[in-house]
Amino acid sequence: MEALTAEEPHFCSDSGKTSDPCEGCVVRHMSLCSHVERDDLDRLQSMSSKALFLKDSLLFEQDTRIERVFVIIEGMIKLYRLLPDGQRQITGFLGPGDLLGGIKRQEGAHCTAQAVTDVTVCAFARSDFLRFLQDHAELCFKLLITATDEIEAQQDHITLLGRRRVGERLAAFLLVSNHRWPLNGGAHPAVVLPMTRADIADHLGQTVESVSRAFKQLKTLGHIDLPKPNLVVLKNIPALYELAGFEELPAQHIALGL
Amino acid sequence: MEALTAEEPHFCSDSGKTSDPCEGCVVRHMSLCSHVERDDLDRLQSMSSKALFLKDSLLFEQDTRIERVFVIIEGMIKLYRLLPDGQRQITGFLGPGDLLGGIKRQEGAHCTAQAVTDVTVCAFARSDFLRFLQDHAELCFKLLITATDEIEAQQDHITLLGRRRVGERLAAFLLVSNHRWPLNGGAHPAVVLPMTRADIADHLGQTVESVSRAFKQLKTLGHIDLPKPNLVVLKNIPALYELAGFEELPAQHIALGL
DNA sequence: CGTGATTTTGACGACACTCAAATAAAGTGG
DNA sequence: CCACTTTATTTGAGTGTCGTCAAAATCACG
Repeated sequence: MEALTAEEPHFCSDSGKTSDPCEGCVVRHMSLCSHVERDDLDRLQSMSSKALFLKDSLLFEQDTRIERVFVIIEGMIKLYRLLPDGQRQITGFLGPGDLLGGIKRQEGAHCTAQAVTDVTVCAFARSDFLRFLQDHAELCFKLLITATDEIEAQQDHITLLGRRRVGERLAAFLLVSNHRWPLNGGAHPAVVLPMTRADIADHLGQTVESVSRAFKQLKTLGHIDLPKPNLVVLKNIPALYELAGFEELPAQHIALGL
Repeated sequence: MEALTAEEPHFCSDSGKTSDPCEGCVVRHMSLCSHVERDDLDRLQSMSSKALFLKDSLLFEQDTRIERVFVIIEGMIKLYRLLPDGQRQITGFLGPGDLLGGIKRQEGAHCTAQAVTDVTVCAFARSDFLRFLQDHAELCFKLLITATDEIEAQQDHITLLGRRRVGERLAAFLLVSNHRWPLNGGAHPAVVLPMTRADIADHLGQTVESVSRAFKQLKTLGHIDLPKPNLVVLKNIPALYELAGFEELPAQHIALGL
């Protein structure tokens, strides 16, 4: 398994044989694979290969063909679209267990997928993946459910961008992040945000400066602590709920990147 | 087929027998039904019933169970989420051929679906629809593609809300509307917008006043004409493209409401 | 420890929101 | 069909939030 730099956004894998067995996979229980029967696991494994993408390298790029489907094993990925004028909107962050790639069609990708941290993935050839889907109708249905979950998550994000101000957006982002990538051990719940402030800004539809000020405000109010810029301790969850305008957190689901 | 008022948001249908045959359905070619084989059309028809929802009536409501799946035959529907503080975000508008309802699970709906105009729908019991899906793997896959199309459309809308200013958002909205619901006959392409300015504002994440001013600006620039408040003539499409920041329009697809 | 990138802070201005009122359109009943 | 009511849309004036520009402080990395 060879590492890749940002300059060479292709992926490199060991052959199927040396792959670890699916049964022991750390994301088996939290990915789509959890719906694959034991008997079919061998076939799935023979199709799969592991790959490592170094921080900042591209898994696929907007308007280019995607010939692979990925399940994230470790690390974080950002999905974004670039506008003609150079602006960037990050449509989502994906982590362990999440699925992304050319599920849909052979045409160009709608988004670019870039590694926020070093990322380990389980990769399938698009054609293999689709054939496997054809042979497993119930998996196809599960994937449909995953897609509808993603639609609901995006509706929430649309609501966030359309109807919330800066502080409220950050509060919501922190709660969702903590929900998806919880960090245990401290007195208070905490969350590591490996992405930059610019990434957060481009996700929440604001500027870096506004995000920074929003962090400071939450800190001043005593709702969070920032031991390091990308370690956030959530000291007052109810207050964050109040700010975010959440009645309850969105249901946990496998995110889908396209 | 009995009409319904806003006060009685339940739906009312004639029995399956009196339904018109699917083969002559005006949205057959533009809905998911186009992927159903001729032989299976009888079964589909026997499951279906037509219903009329009067303007402003609810097809389903946020946090309540949805027991039906709808294909819109005629009219327009808006989907929205209400926030605890009473704010509203319209996540999308649906028209003929689009699909909405309880595809996903039996739990509460994520959105409210309300008729913008009088709406004629083809309705299925959720259980019937899901059983039909189980028996038609290829239809399940087509529905998956529809869902991924919807995800891409929502990514575009997220980008719009996150990275575009008022005038740009309206230009984009007009172009997409014209693309989805084209109006032929005039010297210039035009589009009827049956929704109110408040609806457009809640869709584009702005206030009514800002939307009104944006309309005026586009009119002053000579890019559009407004013979009536909800009839928009697109006089200068290239200029609108430029404003919207579109390189090309998003691909046409069947919208999916959940 | 020094260099470059990231993050924070500050001052200022513009875009869009709020509030308020006028105008236009749609619906209602005589 | 017209006067009247109600609703929707437009217009105006003033304010505030957030973006822009610029610079300092902090962090990461070799």
